[in-house]
Amino acid sequence: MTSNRDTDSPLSTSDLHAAVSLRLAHHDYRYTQGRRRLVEAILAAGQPVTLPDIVVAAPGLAPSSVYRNLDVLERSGVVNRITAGGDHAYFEFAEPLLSHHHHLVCVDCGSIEDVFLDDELEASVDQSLAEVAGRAGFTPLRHSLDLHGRCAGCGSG
Amino acid sequence: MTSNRDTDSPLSTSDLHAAVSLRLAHHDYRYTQGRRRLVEAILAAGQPVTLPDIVVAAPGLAPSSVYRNLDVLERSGVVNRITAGGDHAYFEFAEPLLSHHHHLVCVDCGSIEDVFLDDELEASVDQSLAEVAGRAGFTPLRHSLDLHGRCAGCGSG
DNA sequence: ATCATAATGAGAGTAAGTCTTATTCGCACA
DNA sequence: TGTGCGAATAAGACTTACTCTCATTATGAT
Repeated sequence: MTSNRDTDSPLSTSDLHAAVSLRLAHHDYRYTQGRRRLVEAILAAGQPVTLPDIVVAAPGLAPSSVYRNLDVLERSGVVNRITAGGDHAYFEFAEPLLSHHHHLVCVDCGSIEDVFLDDELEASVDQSLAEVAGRAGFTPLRHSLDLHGRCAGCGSG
Repeated sequence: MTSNRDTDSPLSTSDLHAAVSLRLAHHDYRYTQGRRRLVEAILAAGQPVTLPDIVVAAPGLAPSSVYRNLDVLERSGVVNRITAGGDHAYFEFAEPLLSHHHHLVCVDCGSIEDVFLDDELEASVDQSLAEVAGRAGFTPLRHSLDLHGRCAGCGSG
């Protein structure tokens, strides 16, 4: 099997935990029970989630700890924070844990959906961005390419 | 002359005011002195600005009015809000008032710089996004393509 | 098992942004 | 050029997403 979930995750669940543990250890963080449950809540969602999403789905987790641990996971490169402008930030697994993709951001309800583009276009985008970045003395880390519009639920009106 | 400022503005200052006035009127808003001064503060900056930037540059403007009027300008399609994740949202003129471009977002200091890509790449991106959007029943409005990294001032360390 | 250190969690604290309301302004019409 | 009504203003109270504090608890190495 190449994918074990309905989202395009390149890793099995156990490989995911192993990868997370490794990244945390690399930053001198421990992979505690709370952090493991947090990772599992994000995995179970299968799409970008907000803090309330997580706390509702895993009531045992204290909000203050979830905030702190999302920060720890972000620093360790496990998770990406998506600030799309709504009330809450969204979180999802960072790149090698989840394959490279982009977002459909609904301007009405703020929901975020993952989409994938073909590699050729991605390469063109990266190359063009690298050019303009070099010109500005800017050191690139990653690009974000999001489409803003109205989701199927919110309609076009 | 094709450009009257150091940023790539497609409009002269008087044309900008005329366009803003038209857009406000189209939404039954008035182009008041305060709104005109707000537009001029954003124009003078020549790059995306935060609310503190505006209030410092134009001390006569009340923060609450600036917040409200940025909202009015956004609803009228005059201004775009950029939520890059720092403490403050950034604002700049929306598309036909400022030509289509993208951002270099510094992950350290949060600063935002405008960059331009060639039209061919933009067309490819739009086409690919339109495909995946259609597949998801999503109605596209605009895309955002930002490069996250470290600006010249913050270095690569 | 023990111990040093990191992690937890409850609640206080911070601050960006919004809402309320009395006052003022701007535009239409006379 | 006046008059009046509805929109705009501005000051500050309010909301709330998120962070900080600190006493307690869990973790992993020896």
